Amino acid sequence: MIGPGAPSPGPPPVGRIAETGRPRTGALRPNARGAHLVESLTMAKVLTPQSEDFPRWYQDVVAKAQLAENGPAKGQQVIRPSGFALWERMVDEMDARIKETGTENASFPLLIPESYFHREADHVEGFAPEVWMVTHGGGKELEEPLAVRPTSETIIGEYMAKWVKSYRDLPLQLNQWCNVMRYELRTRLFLRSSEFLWQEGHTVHSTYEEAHEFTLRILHDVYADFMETVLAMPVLRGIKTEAERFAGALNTFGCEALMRDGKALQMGTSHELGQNFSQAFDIQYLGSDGQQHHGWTTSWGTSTRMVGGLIMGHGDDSGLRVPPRLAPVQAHVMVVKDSDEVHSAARKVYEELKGDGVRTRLDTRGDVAFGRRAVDAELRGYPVRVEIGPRDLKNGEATLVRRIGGTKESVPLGMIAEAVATALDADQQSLYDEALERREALTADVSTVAEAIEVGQTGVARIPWEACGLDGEAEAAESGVTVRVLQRPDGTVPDGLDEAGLIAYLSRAY
RNA sequence: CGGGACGUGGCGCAGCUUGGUAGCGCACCCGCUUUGGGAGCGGGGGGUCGCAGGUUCAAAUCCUGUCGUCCCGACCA
Repeated sequence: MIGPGAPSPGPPPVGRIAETGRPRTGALRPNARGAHLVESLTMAKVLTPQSEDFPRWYQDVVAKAQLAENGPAKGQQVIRPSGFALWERMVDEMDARIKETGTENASFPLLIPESYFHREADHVEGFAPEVWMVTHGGGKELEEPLAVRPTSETIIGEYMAKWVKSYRDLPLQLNQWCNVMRYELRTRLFLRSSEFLWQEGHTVHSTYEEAHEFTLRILHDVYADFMETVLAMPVLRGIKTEAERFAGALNTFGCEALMRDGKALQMGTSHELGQNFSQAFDIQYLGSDGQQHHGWTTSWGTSTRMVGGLIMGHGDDSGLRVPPRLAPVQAHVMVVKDSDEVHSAARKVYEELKGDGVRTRLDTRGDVAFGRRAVDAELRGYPVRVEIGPRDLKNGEATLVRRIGGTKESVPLGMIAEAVATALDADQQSLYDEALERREALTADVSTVAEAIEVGQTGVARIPWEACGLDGEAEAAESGVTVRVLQRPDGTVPDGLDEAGLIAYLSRAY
Protein backbone atom coordinates (compact mmCIF):
# COMPACT_ATOMS: atom_id res chain seq x y z
CA MET A 1 0.00 0.00 0.00
CA ILE A 2 2.63 2.47 0.98
CA GLY A 3 5.47 2.42 -1.45
CA PRO A 4 9.07 3.28 -0.78
CA GLY A 5 8.32 6.90 -1.71
CA ALA A 6 10.64 9.13 -3.62
CA PRO A 7 13.37 10.83 -1.66
CA SER A 8 12.38 14.18 -0.30
CA PRO A 9 12.98 16.83 -2.97
CA GLY A 10 14.47 19.35 -0.61
CA PRO A 11 15.47 19.70 2.98
CA PRO A 12 12.88 18.40 5.42
CA PRO A 13 10.26 21.14 5.67
CA VAL A 14 10.01 21.59 9.40
CA GLY A 15 10.70 19.65 12.50
CA ARG A 16 7.21 19.93 13.78
CA ILE A 17 5.82 17.99 10.88
CA ALA A 18 7.67 14.89 11.88
CA GLU A 19 6.61 15.46 15.43
CA THR A 20 2.92 15.32 14.65
CA GLY A 21 3.35 11.90 13.15
CA ARG A 22 5.14 10.46 16.12
CA PRO A 23 3.15 7.70 17.73
CA ARG A 24 1.85 8.91 21.02
CA THR A 25 1.27 6.58 23.87
CA GLY A 26 0.43 7.26 27.42
CA ALA A 27 -0.87 5.64 30.54
CA LEU A 28 -4.15 6.47 32.14
CA ARG A 29 -3.84 9.28 34.57
CA PRO A 30 -6.34 11.32 36.50
CA ASN A 31 -7.62 14.50 34.95
CA ALA A 32 -8.31 17.73 36.80
CA ARG A 33 -11.99 17.06 36.49
CA GLY A 34 -11.61 13.60 37.88
CA ALA A 35 -11.97 11.97 34.52
CA HIS A 36 -9.30 9.75 33.07
CA LEU A 37 -7.09 11.27 30.45
CA VAL A 38 -5.12 9.22 28.05
CA GLU A 39 -3.24 10.40 25.04
CA SER A 40 -3.93 8.83 21.71
CA LEU A 41 -2.61 5.36 21.25
CA THR A 42 -0.30 4.52 18.41
CA MET A 43 -2.32 5.01 15.28
CA ALA A 44 -2.29 2.81 12.27
CA LYS A 45 -0.06 4.07 9.52
CA VAL A 46 -2.26 4.49 6.53
CA LEU A 47 -0.64 7.52 4.94
CA THR A 48 2.82 8.37 3.72
CA PRO A 49 4.21 10.62 6.48
CA GLN A 50 4.36 14.29 5.57
CA SER A 51 8.03 14.46 6.43
CA GLU A 52 8.78 11.63 4.04
CA ASP A 53 6.99 12.92 0.96
CA PHE A 54 4.50 15.73 1.30
CA PRO A 55 2.95 15.51 -2.18
CA ARG A 56 2.50 11.79 -1.72
CA TRP A 57 0.92 12.41 1.67
CA TYR A 58 -1.53 14.81 0.02
CA GLN A 59 -2.51 12.28 -2.60
CA ASP A 60 -2.89 9.62 0.05
CA VAL A 61 -5.24 11.76 2.15
CA VAL A 62 -7.35 12.75 -0.81
CA ALA A 63 -7.69 9.11 -1.79
CA LYS A 64 -8.05 7.47 1.62
CA ALA A 65 -10.46 10.03 3.00
CA GLN A 66 -12.37 9.57 -0.26
CA LEU A 67 -12.39 13.27 -1.04
CA ALA A 68 -11.85 13.21 -4.77
CA GLU A 69 -10.33 11.36 -7.66
CA ASN A 70 -9.33 11.98 -11.23
CA GLY A 71 -11.83 12.08 -14.04
CA PRO A 72 -11.34 10.26 -17.35
CA ALA A 73 -9.71 13.16 -19.22
CA LYS A 74 -6.60 15.05 -18.27
CA GLY A 75 -6.95 17.28 -15.25
CA GLN A 76 -10.55 16.45 -14.50
CA GLN A 77 -11.63 15.87 -10.96
CA VAL A 78 -14.49 13.96 -9.46
CA ILE A 79 -15.37 15.32 -6.04
CA ARG A 80 -16.76 12.59 -3.82
CA PRO A 81 -19.33 13.20 -1.08
CA SER A 82 -16.75 13.53 1.70
CA GLY A 83 -14.90 16.19 -0.23
CA PHE A 84 -17.98 17.92 -1.53
CA ALA A 85 -19.38 18.22 1.99
CA LEU A 86 -16.37 20.38 2.86
CA TRP A 87 -17.00 22.57 -0.16
CA GLU A 88 -20.70 22.85 0.66
CA ARG A 89 -19.85 24.13 4.11
CA MET A 90 -17.49 26.67 2.55
CA VAL A 91 -20.26 27.75 0.19
CA ASP A 92 -22.69 28.18 3.07
CA GLU A 93 -20.33 30.35 5.08
CA MET A 94 -19.04 32.35 2.14
CA ASP A 95 -22.42 32.90 0.61
CA ALA A 96 -23.76 34.41 3.82
CA ARG A 97 -20.81 36.78 4.00
CA ILE A 98 -21.13 37.75 0.35
CA LYS A 99 -24.81 38.54 0.78
CA GLU A 100 -23.96 40.55 3.87
CA THR A 101 -22.17 42.99 1.56
CA GLY A 102 -25.38 43.55 -0.38
CA THR A 103 -24.34 41.31 -3.26
CA GLU A 104 -26.93 39.15 -5.03
CA ASN A 105 -26.49 35.79 -6.73
CA ALA A 106 -27.17 35.30 -10.42
CA SER A 107 -26.20 32.88 -13.16
CA PHE A 108 -24.54 33.52 -16.51
CA PRO A 109 -23.83 31.22 -19.48
CA LEU A 110 -21.02 28.70 -19.47
CA LEU A 111 -20.22 29.43 -23.11
CA ILE A 112 -19.02 32.87 -24.06
CA PRO A 113 -18.66 34.20 -27.63
CA GLU A 114 -14.98 34.29 -28.44
CA SER A 115 -15.20 37.87 -29.59
CA TYR A 116 -16.03 39.05 -26.08
CA PHE A 117 -12.55 38.13 -24.96
CA HIS A 118 -10.93 40.27 -27.59
CA ARG A 119 -12.48 43.45 -26.29
CA GLU A 120 -10.03 43.74 -23.43
CA ALA A 121 -6.49 43.35 -24.73
CA ASP A 122 -4.71 42.30 -21.53
CA HIS A 123 -7.53 39.98 -20.58
CA VAL A 124 -7.50 38.03 -23.81
CA GLU A 125 -3.74 37.84 -23.80
CA GLY A 126 -3.65 36.61 -20.23
CA PHE A 127 -6.27 33.92 -20.63
CA ALA A 128 -5.64 32.76 -24.18
CA PRO A 129 -3.43 29.81 -23.19
CA GLU A 130 -6.02 28.50 -20.76
CA VAL A 131 -9.23 28.79 -22.72
CA TRP A 132 -11.14 25.77 -24.00
CA MET A 133 -13.00 26.56 -27.17
CA VAL A 134 -16.19 24.97 -28.48
CA THR A 135 -16.10 24.97 -32.25
CA HIS A 136 -18.88 22.57 -33.14
CA GLY A 137 -22.54 22.19 -32.25
CA GLY A 138 -25.29 20.09 -33.74
CA GLY A 139 -22.73 18.38 -35.91
CA LYS A 140 -21.75 21.61 -37.63
CA GLU A 141 -18.96 24.06 -37.21
CA LEU A 142 -20.10 27.18 -35.38
CA GLU A 143 -19.95 30.54 -37.09
CA GLU A 144 -18.27 31.95 -34.04
CA PRO A 145 -16.45 29.69 -31.60
CA LEU A 146 -17.69 29.73 -28.03
CA ALA A 147 -15.21 29.88 -25.20
CA VAL A 148 -15.86 27.76 -22.13
CA ARG A 149 -15.65 30.36 -19.38
CA PRO A 150 -12.31 30.52 -17.58
CA THR A 151 -13.86 33.47 -15.71
CA SER A 152 -16.83 35.65 -16.60
CA GLU A 153 -15.79 39.30 -16.64
CA THR A 154 -16.58 39.59 -20.31
CA ILE A 155 -20.05 38.12 -20.46
CA ILE A 156 -21.09 39.71 -17.21
CA GLY A 157 -19.68 43.01 -18.41
CA GLU A 158 -21.91 42.75 -21.47
CA TYR A 159 -24.98 42.46 -19.26
CA MET A 160 -23.85 45.05 -16.79
CA ALA A 161 -23.70 47.49 -19.67
CA LYS A 162 -27.28 46.62 -20.44
CA TRP A 163 -28.51 46.96 -16.88
CA VAL A 164 -26.65 50.06 -15.82
CA LYS A 165 -28.23 53.25 -17.13
CA SER A 166 -28.23 55.68 -14.27
CA TYR A 167 -26.18 56.39 -11.20
CA ARG A 168 -29.28 55.16 -9.38
CA ASP A 169 -28.54 51.64 -10.69
CA LEU A 170 -25.22 51.64 -8.87
CA PRO A 171 -23.61 49.96 -7.21
CA LEU A 172 -24.49 46.76 -9.06
CA GLN A 173 -23.21 43.79 -7.07
CA LEU A 174 -23.45 40.31 -8.59
CA ASN A 175 -22.04 36.95 -7.69
CA GLN A 176 -22.30 33.53 -9.23
CA TRP A 177 -21.45 30.07 -7.95
CA CYS A 178 -20.47 27.99 -10.92
CA ASN A 179 -17.88 25.86 -12.63
CA VAL A 180 -15.14 27.24 -14.84
CA MET A 181 -12.62 25.53 -17.08
CA ARG A 182 -9.01 26.33 -17.68
CA TYR A 183 -6.65 24.32 -19.77
CA GLU A 184 -3.88 23.29 -17.40
CA LEU A 185 -0.60 21.58 -18.13
CA ARG A 186 0.07 20.45 -14.63
CA THR A 187 -2.88 19.45 -12.52
CA ARG A 188 -3.47 18.38 -8.98
CA LEU A 189 -6.74 17.47 -7.27
CA PHE A 190 -8.40 20.53 -5.72
CA LEU A 191 -5.35 22.74 -6.26
CA ARG A 192 -5.35 22.91 -10.01
CA SER A 193 -7.72 21.06 -12.29
CA SER A 194 -9.06 21.76 -15.73
CA GLU A 195 -12.52 22.28 -14.28
CA PHE A 196 -13.25 23.62 -10.84
CA LEU A 197 -16.04 25.12 -8.80
CA TRP A 198 -15.88 28.64 -7.52
CA GLN A 199 -17.69 31.84 -6.79
CA GLU A 200 -16.98 34.90 -8.86
CA GLY A 201 -18.25 38.28 -7.79
CA HIS A 202 -18.59 41.17 -10.20
CA THR A 203 -19.55 44.71 -9.28
CA VAL A 204 -19.87 48.14 -10.85
CA HIS A 205 -19.48 51.33 -8.85
CA SER A 206 -19.80 54.96 -9.72
CA THR A 207 -16.40 56.07 -8.43
CA TYR A 208 -12.88 54.79 -8.21
CA GLU A 209 -12.92 55.20 -4.44
CA GLU A 210 -16.06 53.17 -3.99
CA ALA A 211 -14.82 50.36 -6.20
CA HIS A 212 -11.48 50.37 -4.43
CA GLU A 213 -13.12 50.22 -1.02
CA PHE A 214 -15.36 47.40 -2.11
CA THR A 215 -12.44 45.37 -3.42
CA LEU A 216 -10.83 45.62 -0.01
CA ARG A 217 -14.08 44.98 1.81
CA ILE A 218 -14.38 41.63 0.04
CA LEU A 219 -10.77 40.86 0.85
CA HIS A 220 -11.19 41.57 4.55
CA ASP A 221 -14.82 41.02 5.52
CA VAL A 222 -15.58 38.09 3.26
CA TYR A 223 -12.39 36.28 2.37
CA ALA A 224 -9.97 36.81 5.23
CA ASP A 225 -12.74 36.68 7.78
CA PHE A 226 -13.99 33.36 6.46
CA MET A 227 -10.50 31.89 6.21
CA GLU A 228 -9.45 32.94 9.67
CA THR A 229 -12.62 32.43 11.68
CA VAL A 230 -14.04 29.39 9.91
CA LEU A 231 -11.09 27.67 8.26
CA ALA A 232 -8.82 28.58 11.18
CA MET A 233 -6.15 29.54 8.67
CA PRO A 234 -4.25 32.76 9.24
CA VAL A 235 -3.78 34.54 5.93
CA LEU A 236 -1.43 37.20 4.65
CA ARG A 237 -3.49 39.91 3.00
CA GLY A 238 -1.80 42.22 0.59
CA ILE A 239 -1.44 43.54 -2.91
CA LYS A 240 -0.06 41.45 -5.75
CA THR A 241 2.87 42.58 -7.81
CA GLU A 242 2.44 43.34 -11.47
CA ALA A 243 3.67 39.88 -12.35
CA GLU A 244 0.93 38.22 -10.33
CA ARG A 245 -1.84 40.61 -11.23
CA PHE A 246 -5.09 39.46 -12.84
CA ALA A 247 -5.14 39.92 -16.60
CA GLY A 248 -6.88 43.22 -17.23
CA ALA A 249 -6.89 44.47 -13.64
CA LEU A 250 -5.60 47.71 -12.19
CA ASN A 251 -4.66 45.99 -8.95
CA THR A 252 -5.05 42.51 -7.52
CA PHE A 253 -5.28 41.86 -3.80
CA GLY A 254 -4.96 38.42 -2.31
CA CYS A 255 -5.08 36.19 0.74
CA GLU A 256 -2.18 33.79 1.09
CA ALA A 257 -2.05 30.88 3.51
CA LEU A 258 0.98 28.83 4.43
CA MET A 259 0.84 25.08 3.99
CA ARG A 260 2.50 22.65 6.36
CA ASP A 261 5.36 22.05 3.95
CA GLY A 262 6.26 25.73 3.97
CA LYS A 263 4.78 26.57 0.59
CA ALA A 264 2.18 29.28 0.19
CA LEU A 265 -1.22 28.94 -1.39
CA GLN A 266 -3.30 31.74 -2.82
CA MET A 267 -6.69 31.19 -1.21
CA GLY A 268 -8.59 34.05 -2.76
CA THR A 269 -8.15 37.16 -4.87
CA SER A 270 -10.00 40.44 -5.23
CA HIS A 271 -9.38 42.71 -8.20
CA GLU A 272 -10.06 46.33 -8.87
CA LEU A 273 -10.52 46.52 -12.59
CA GLY A 274 -10.59 50.29 -12.91
CA GLN A 275 -12.41 51.27 -16.06
CA ASN A 276 -10.72 48.69 -18.26
CA PHE A 277 -13.78 46.51 -18.60
CA SER A 278 -16.33 49.29 -18.43
CA GLN A 279 -14.65 50.86 -21.42
CA ALA A 280 -14.33 47.58 -23.27
CA PHE A 281 -17.97 46.69 -22.65
CA ASP A 282 -19.34 50.18 -22.55
CA ILE A 283 -20.64 50.11 -19.01
CA GLN A 284 -21.83 53.70 -18.72
CA TYR A 285 -24.23 55.51 -16.47
CA LEU A 286 -25.83 58.91 -16.54
CA GLY A 287 -24.64 60.82 -13.49
CA SER A 288 -26.54 63.35 -11.45
CA ASP A 289 -24.48 65.88 -13.37
CA GLY A 290 -26.28 64.93 -16.53
CA GLN A 291 -23.10 63.47 -18.07
CA GLN A 292 -22.27 59.90 -19.15
CA HIS A 293 -19.57 58.22 -17.06
CA HIS A 294 -17.84 54.86 -17.29
CA GLY A 295 -18.38 52.71 -14.22
CA TRP A 296 -15.61 51.26 -12.07
CA THR A 297 -15.70 47.48 -11.80
CA THR A 298 -14.34 44.82 -9.49
CA SER A 299 -14.17 41.05 -9.55
CA TRP A 300 -13.19 38.54 -6.91
CA GLY A 301 -13.10 34.79 -6.53
CA THR A 302 -12.50 31.78 -4.35
CA SER A 303 -12.60 28.19 -5.48
CA THR A 304 -12.52 24.53 -4.54
CA ARG A 305 -8.81 25.13 -4.24
CA MET A 306 -9.59 26.15 -0.67
CA VAL A 307 -10.36 22.50 0.03
CA GLY A 308 -6.79 21.70 -0.95
CA GLY A 309 -5.58 24.53 1.25
CA LEU A 310 -7.55 23.19 4.17
CA ILE A 311 -6.03 19.75 3.71
CA MET A 312 -2.44 20.98 3.43
CA GLY A 313 -2.81 23.71 6.03
CA HIS A 314 -4.10 21.55 8.85
CA GLY A 315 -3.74 17.88 7.96
CA ASP A 316 -1.33 15.63 9.80
CA ASP A 317 0.01 12.12 9.43
CA SER A 318 -3.33 10.64 10.49
CA GLY A 319 -5.30 12.56 7.90
CA LEU A 320 -7.44 15.67 7.76
CA ARG A 321 -8.00 17.92 10.72
CA VAL A 322 -11.11 19.92 10.00
CA PRO A 323 -11.79 23.02 12.08
CA PRO A 324 -15.04 22.57 14.03
CA ARG A 325 -16.76 25.57 12.53
CA LEU A 326 -16.33 24.19 9.07
CA ALA A 327 -16.70 20.49 9.80
CA PRO A 328 -19.65 18.84 8.06
CA VAL A 329 -19.45 16.30 10.87
CA GLN A 330 -18.40 17.90 14.13
CA ALA A 331 -19.14 15.01 16.43
CA HIS A 332 -18.92 11.38 15.46
CA VAL A 333 -20.83 9.24 17.93
CA MET A 334 -19.51 5.74 17.71
CA VAL A 335 -20.89 2.51 19.08
CA VAL A 336 -17.92 0.47 20.18
CA LYS A 337 -19.59 -2.88 20.58
CA ASP A 338 -22.94 -4.19 19.50
CA SER A 339 -25.45 -4.37 22.31
CA ASP A 340 -28.87 -2.89 22.99
CA GLU A 341 -27.62 -0.89 25.94
CA VAL A 342 -24.79 0.61 23.96
CA HIS A 343 -27.01 1.41 21.02
CA SER A 344 -29.62 3.18 23.06
CA ALA A 345 -27.02 5.15 25.01
CA ALA A 346 -25.31 6.19 21.79
CA ARG A 347 -28.56 7.23 20.19
CA LYS A 348 -29.41 9.28 23.22
CA VAL A 349 -26.11 11.14 23.04
CA TYR A 350 -26.55 11.59 19.31
CA GLU A 351 -30.02 13.09 19.73
CA GLU A 352 -28.85 15.37 22.49
CA LEU A 353 -25.93 16.72 20.46
CA LYS A 354 -28.12 17.14 17.41
CA GLY A 355 -30.63 18.98 19.54
CA ASP A 356 -27.87 21.33 20.60
CA GLY A 357 -27.18 22.15 16.97
CA VAL A 358 -24.00 20.11 16.73
CA ARG A 359 -23.51 18.50 13.33
CA THR A 360 -23.44 14.88 14.46
CA ARG A 361 -23.13 11.51 12.83
CA LEU A 362 -24.10 8.27 14.52
CA ASP A 363 -21.96 5.27 13.68
CA THR A 364 -23.73 2.06 14.67
CA ARG A 365 -21.97 -0.22 12.23
CA GLY A 366 -21.62 -3.52 13.98
CA ASP A 367 -19.93 -5.29 11.12
CA VAL A 368 -16.89 -3.06 10.79
CA ALA A 369 -14.09 -3.42 13.30
CA PHE A 370 -13.58 -0.65 15.80
CA GLY A 371 -10.12 0.19 14.57
CA ARG A 372 -11.22 0.68 11.01
CA ARG A 373 -14.00 2.99 12.01
CA ALA A 374 -11.70 4.99 14.26
CA VAL A 375 -9.11 5.33 11.53
CA ASP A 376 -11.76 6.40 9.02
CA ALA A 377 -13.00 9.09 11.38
CA GLU A 378 -9.45 10.35 11.84
CA LEU A 379 -8.73 10.36 8.13
CA ARG A 380 -11.81 12.49 7.57
CA GLY A 381 -10.80 14.77 10.39
CA TYR A 382 -14.00 14.78 12.43
CA PRO A 383 -13.12 17.16 15.28
CA VAL A 384 -14.50 15.05 18.12
CA ARG A 385 -15.48 11.45 18.47
CA VAL A 386 -17.68 10.13 21.23
CA GLU A 387 -17.03 6.44 21.78
CA ILE A 388 -19.58 4.50 23.75
CA GLY A 389 -18.99 0.90 24.77
CA PRO A 390 -19.85 -1.44 27.62
CA ARG A 391 -16.84 -0.33 29.59
CA ASP A 392 -17.90 3.30 29.41
CA LEU A 393 -21.49 2.52 30.31
CA LYS A 394 -20.44 0.54 33.36
CA ASN A 395 -19.06 3.81 34.72
CA GLY A 396 -21.85 5.95 33.30
CA GLU A 397 -19.34 7.54 30.94
CA ALA A 398 -18.40 7.94 27.31
CA THR A 399 -14.97 8.42 25.78
CA LEU A 400 -14.33 11.77 24.15
CA VAL A 401 -11.59 11.69 21.54
CA ARG A 402 -10.34 14.99 20.19
CA ARG A 403 -8.80 14.88 16.74
CA ILE A 404 -7.04 18.21 16.90
CA GLY A 405 -5.34 17.88 20.26
CA GLY A 406 -5.10 14.11 19.97
CA THR A 407 -6.47 13.37 23.43
CA LYS A 408 -8.90 10.83 24.83
CA GLU A 409 -10.81 11.30 28.02
CA SER A 410 -13.69 9.71 29.85
CA VAL A 411 -16.61 12.02 30.50
CA PRO A 412 -19.77 11.32 32.49
CA LEU A 413 -22.69 10.81 30.11
CA GLY A 414 -24.54 13.75 31.58
CA MET A 415 -21.67 16.07 30.72
CA ILE A 416 -21.00 14.95 27.16
CA ALA A 417 -22.86 17.76 25.46
CA GLU A 418 -21.03 20.35 27.46
CA ALA A 419 -17.68 18.66 26.97
CA VAL A 420 -18.23 18.44 23.22
CA ALA A 421 -19.17 22.11 23.00
CA THR A 422 -16.13 23.09 25.00
CA ALA A 423 -13.86 20.91 22.90
CA LEU A 424 -15.20 22.26 19.61
CA ASP A 425 -14.62 25.84 20.71
CA ALA A 426 -11.18 25.22 22.12
CA ASP A 427 -10.00 23.15 19.18
CA GLN A 428 -11.14 25.71 16.63
CA GLN A 429 -8.89 28.17 18.42
CA SER A 430 -5.96 25.84 18.94
CA LEU A 431 -5.94 24.87 15.30
CA TYR A 432 -5.69 28.54 14.36
CA ASP A 433 -3.04 29.20 16.99
CA GLU A 434 -1.01 26.27 15.81
CA ALA A 435 -1.16 27.43 12.19
CA LEU A 436 -0.20 30.96 13.16
CA GLU A 437 2.73 29.77 15.25
CA ARG A 438 3.94 27.58 12.45
CA ARG A 439 3.78 30.47 10.02
CA GLU A 440 5.65 32.77 12.35
CA ALA A 441 8.30 30.15 12.96
CA LEU A 442 8.75 29.77 9.22
CA THR A 443 8.89 33.48 8.48
CA ALA A 444 12.15 35.39 8.61
CA ASP A 445 13.24 38.96 7.90
CA VAL A 446 15.97 39.26 5.32
CA SER A 447 17.66 42.11 3.55
CA THR A 448 18.99 40.65 0.33
CA VAL A 449 17.45 38.79 -2.56
CA ALA A 450 19.86 35.90 -2.07
CA GLU A 451 18.68 35.49 1.50
CA ALA A 452 15.07 35.77 0.43
CA ILE A 453 15.59 32.95 -2.03
CA GLU A 454 17.19 30.79 0.62
CA VAL A 455 14.50 31.40 3.23
CA GLY A 456 11.76 31.22 0.63
CA GLN A 457 12.69 27.65 -0.25
CA THR A 458 11.26 26.32 2.98
CA GLY A 459 9.33 29.22 4.44
CA VAL A 460 8.46 32.85 4.01
CA ALA A 461 10.99 35.65 3.56
CA ARG A 462 10.07 39.20 4.49
CA ILE A 463 12.08 41.86 2.75
CA PRO A 464 11.66 45.56 1.95
CA TRP A 465 10.23 45.79 -1.55
CA GLU A 466 12.89 48.36 -2.40
CA ALA A 467 15.57 45.78 -1.58
CA CYS A 468 13.93 43.26 -3.86
CA GLY A 469 12.27 45.08 -6.71
CA LEU A 470 11.35 43.75 -10.11
CA ASP A 471 14.85 42.44 -10.75
CA GLY A 472 14.91 40.63 -7.43
CA GLU A 473 11.46 39.26 -8.12
CA ALA A 474 12.60 37.89 -11.46
CA GLU A 475 15.78 36.46 -9.98
CA ALA A 476 13.88 34.74 -7.16
CA ALA A 477 11.39 33.34 -9.64
CA GLU A 478 14.27 31.50 -11.30
CA SER A 479 14.60 29.54 -8.08
CA GLY A 480 10.89 28.95 -7.75
CA VAL A 481 10.40 31.65 -5.14
CA THR A 482 7.79 34.30 -5.85
CA VAL A 483 6.50 37.47 -4.27
CA ARG A 484 3.22 36.43 -2.71
CA VAL A 485 1.99 39.80 -1.51
CA LEU A 486 3.17 43.26 -0.57
CA GLN A 487 2.11 44.89 2.66
CA ARG A 488 2.74 48.12 4.46
CA PRO A 489 5.24 47.92 7.30
CA ASP A 490 2.36 47.91 9.79
CA GLY A 491 0.84 44.88 8.09
CA THR A 492 -2.05 46.70 6.46
CA VAL A 493 -2.92 46.42 2.80
CA PRO A 494 -1.55 49.10 0.49
CA ASP A 495 -3.87 51.01 -1.83
CA GLY A 496 -1.52 50.59 -4.74
CA LEU A 497 1.91 49.44 -5.86
CA ASP A 498 3.30 52.98 -5.94
CA GLU A 499 3.33 53.41 -2.17
CA ALA A 500 6.79 53.80 -0.69
CA GLY A 501 8.24 51.52 1.97
CA LEU A 502 6.27 48.37 1.16
CA ILE A 503 7.27 44.98 2.53
CA ALA A 504 7.40 41.91 0.27
CA TYR A 505 6.66 38.34 1.34
CA LEU A 506 8.40 35.71 -0.74
CA SER A 507 8.05 31.95 -0.76
CA ARG A 508 7.46 29.00 -2.95
CA ALA A 509 3.82 28.61 -3.84
CA TYR A 510 1.34 26.11 -5.17
C1' C B 1 5.28 22.77 -23.29
C1' G B 2 10.81 21.10 -21.65
C1' G B 3 13.36 17.31 -18.20
C1' G B 4 12.68 12.68 -15.29
C1' A B 5 9.77 8.37 -13.63
C1' C B 6 5.65 5.20 -14.35
C1' G B 7 0.95 2.67 -16.65
C1' U B 8 -0.40 -5.30 -15.14
C1' G B 9 -8.23 -7.16 -11.30
C1' G B 10 -10.90 -1.39 -7.23
C1' C B 11 -5.82 0.06 -4.70
C1' G B 12 -0.47 -1.14 -4.14
C1' C B 13 2.93 -4.18 -6.64
C1' A B 14 5.88 -8.73 -8.83
C1' G B 15 6.51 -10.89 -13.62
C1' C B 16 9.67 -7.95 -18.70
C1' U B 17 16.58 -8.36 -18.69
C1' U B 18 16.57 -14.08 -21.39
C1' G B 19 8.92 -13.89 -25.58
C1' G B 20 5.76 -19.79 -24.42
C1' U B 21 -1.74 -19.36 -22.26
C1' A B 22 -0.97 -13.88 -15.63
C1' G B 23 0.64 -13.92 -9.95
C1' C B 24 0.93 -11.68 -4.74
C1' G B 25 -0.93 -8.31 -0.72
C1' C B 26 -5.05 -5.30 0.49
C1' A B 27 -10.09 -4.45 -0.84
C1' C B 28 -14.71 -7.27 -2.47
C1' C B 29 -18.45 -11.78 -1.89
C1' C B 30 -20.05 -16.34 1.28
C1' G B 31 -19.61 -19.06 6.11
C1' C B 32 -18.16 -19.37 11.15
C1' U B 33 -15.64 -17.00 15.13
C1' U B 34 -14.99 -11.78 16.33
C1' U B 35 -15.60 -6.08 17.49
C1' G B 36 -11.98 -0.91 23.37
C1' G B 37 -7.05 1.18 17.40
C1' G B 38 -7.27 -0.82 10.05
C1' A B 39 -9.78 -8.78 13.24
C1' G B 40 -8.93 -14.54 12.43
C1' C B 41 -9.73 -19.03 9.78
C1' G B 42 -11.93 -21.50 5.55
C1' G B 43 -14.14 -20.96 0.77
C1' G B 44 -15.01 -17.69 -3.66
C1' G B 45 -15.53 -13.84 -7.77
C1' G B 46 -12.92 -10.43 -10.68
C1' G B 47 -7.63 -8.64 -15.24
C1' U B 48 -7.87 -9.71 -23.78
C1' C B 49 -1.34 -6.50 -18.82
C1' G B 50 -3.52 2.07 -20.85
C1' C B 51 -4.55 2.31 -26.24
C1' A B 52 -2.99 1.59 -31.52
C1' G B 53 0.26 -0.35 -34.89
C1' G B 54 4.64 -3.50 -35.86
C1' U B 55 8.19 -7.90 -35.26
C1' U B 56 7.22 -13.27 -34.29
C1' C B 57 4.71 -19.86 -34.94
C1' A B 58 3.83 -17.17 -30.25
C1' A B 59 4.02 -10.50 -27.03
C1' A B 60 2.44 -8.19 -20.30
C1' U B 61 7.57 -9.13 -22.06
C1' C B 62 10.89 -6.69 -28.05
C1' C B 63 10.12 -2.01 -31.52
C1' U B 64 7.25 2.57 -32.93
C1' G B 65 3.47 5.88 -31.95
C1' U B 66 -0.23 7.70 -28.80
C1' C B 67 -3.06 8.72 -24.29
C1' G B 68 -2.85 9.20 -19.10
C1' U B 69 -0.57 9.68 -14.11
C1' C B 70 3.35 11.44 -10.69
C1' C B 71 7.79 14.66 -9.65
C1' C B 72 10.82 19.13 -11.24
C1' G B 73 10.57 23.75 -14.36
C1' A B 74 7.75 27.75 -17.31
C1' C B 75 1.93 29.50 -16.75
C1' C B 76 -2.19 29.89 -13.44
C1' A B 77 -7.53 29.81 -8.59
